[in-house]
Amino acid sequence: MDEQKKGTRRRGQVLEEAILFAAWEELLETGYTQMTMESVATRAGTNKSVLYRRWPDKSALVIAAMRKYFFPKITNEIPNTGSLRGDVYAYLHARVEPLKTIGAETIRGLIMEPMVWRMIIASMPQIIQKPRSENKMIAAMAAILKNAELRGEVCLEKLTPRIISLPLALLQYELITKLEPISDETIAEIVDDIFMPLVRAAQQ
Amino acid sequence: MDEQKKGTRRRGQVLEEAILFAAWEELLETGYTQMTMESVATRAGTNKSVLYRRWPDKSALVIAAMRKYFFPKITNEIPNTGSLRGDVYAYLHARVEPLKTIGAETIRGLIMEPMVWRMIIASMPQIIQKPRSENKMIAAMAAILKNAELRGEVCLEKLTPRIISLPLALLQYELITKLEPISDETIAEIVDDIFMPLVRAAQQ
DNA sequence: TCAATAGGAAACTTTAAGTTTTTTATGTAT
DNA sequence: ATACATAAAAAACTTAAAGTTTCCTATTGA
Repeated sequence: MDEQKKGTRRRGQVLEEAILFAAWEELLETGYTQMTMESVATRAGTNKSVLYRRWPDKSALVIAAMRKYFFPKITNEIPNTGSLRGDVYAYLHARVEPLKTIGAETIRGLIMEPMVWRMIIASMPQIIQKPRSENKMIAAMAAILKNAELRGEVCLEKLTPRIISLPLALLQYELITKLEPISDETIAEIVDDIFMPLVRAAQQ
Repeated sequence: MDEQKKGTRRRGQVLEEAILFAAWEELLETGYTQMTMESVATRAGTNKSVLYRRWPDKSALVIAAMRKYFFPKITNEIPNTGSLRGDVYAYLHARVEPLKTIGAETIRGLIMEPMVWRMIIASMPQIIQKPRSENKMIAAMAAILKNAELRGEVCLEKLTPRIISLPLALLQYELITKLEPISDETIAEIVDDIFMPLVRAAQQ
């Protein structure tokens, strides 16, 4: 509950971080609809007006909390296994990994509260609705394919944006619909039964 | 506004249908969040308590309205255009068509609402964890492919369940992430750039 | 024709969002 | 050290909509 010593008044960064942490915990424990500005303020040991001074409304606060406590755990490193198949598999695997490792209660919170996923999608257009070209994940896929081209594995020009973004789309579709961490088998299916055959077909 | 004659008091079926129609119109015009029980009651020429006497809450009312005015529009007929490409395109197109009567705002609102989401899940079984084999839409895709096989276009045995369900998965991914009706171009991309090449590749 | 049923109207409670005001602690500049 | 600006704490307030209750009255049908 973040009990503060009497006579100590937090402000600035410190207070802001306490609020974001409280919001994140509240989100995991009660879910988006249950969580109120009041409950977050109370948990952070402060009050509503302090929250509204920083974020225009509830969704802005939640987005800020997720930006701080969830998204940074997702890596965007470009693997280098020596093959296109290996790189794509490794990249998808790494994207999905945080869900298994960011703490049991976090995953449980996210998985048990479908609204959190819907929230991410609905109120963070920049994550998913951004033009594909501006998307970090798509950029990573493009980089992986560029490497494959340098090795002579593919001709990048022959691949449409939709093909490039397909593995990520399928990964996200699995997450959204199954609401549980994705198995390695599913990742392998996406790569071996869908993506690689398509890439090969496009080379003709 | 469904003005009723003075001295005439509707009841039972008649009143219920007037309310559902008002709810549906209200939903289309203002979207889920804007629409209030009050506004629906007023539009139907009645009052809130009558609504609450029939449906426990707002989402139940919306669900009832959608069940009456939206879901019946979604067909599951198997087209017969003479080609696999044509059949898949036609099927996806027919599934998506009814969404165009609903605005993006409404789709967004509906998806944000847990009760409604559960209902959508219930009536669009693709989105849930149901085994693919029990799914009506997947069954339709299988039937389309069976017809193609009879014409000698494909060998059905060589297609994995994931490939068969791919067009529908991508369609739903578009809907969930874009939260707006899907364009014909997108459907064509799914069919021509993804599905058909994959089917062809699988025949080798 | 009379009692049961259910619609109409309106006041009411509750809940949470969001705002405003007042008081007071604290960091910073003088 | 003092004073000043800043922003946190506290609480009252407004608003909007959900949902409830009550009372009255039109309609139905036994």
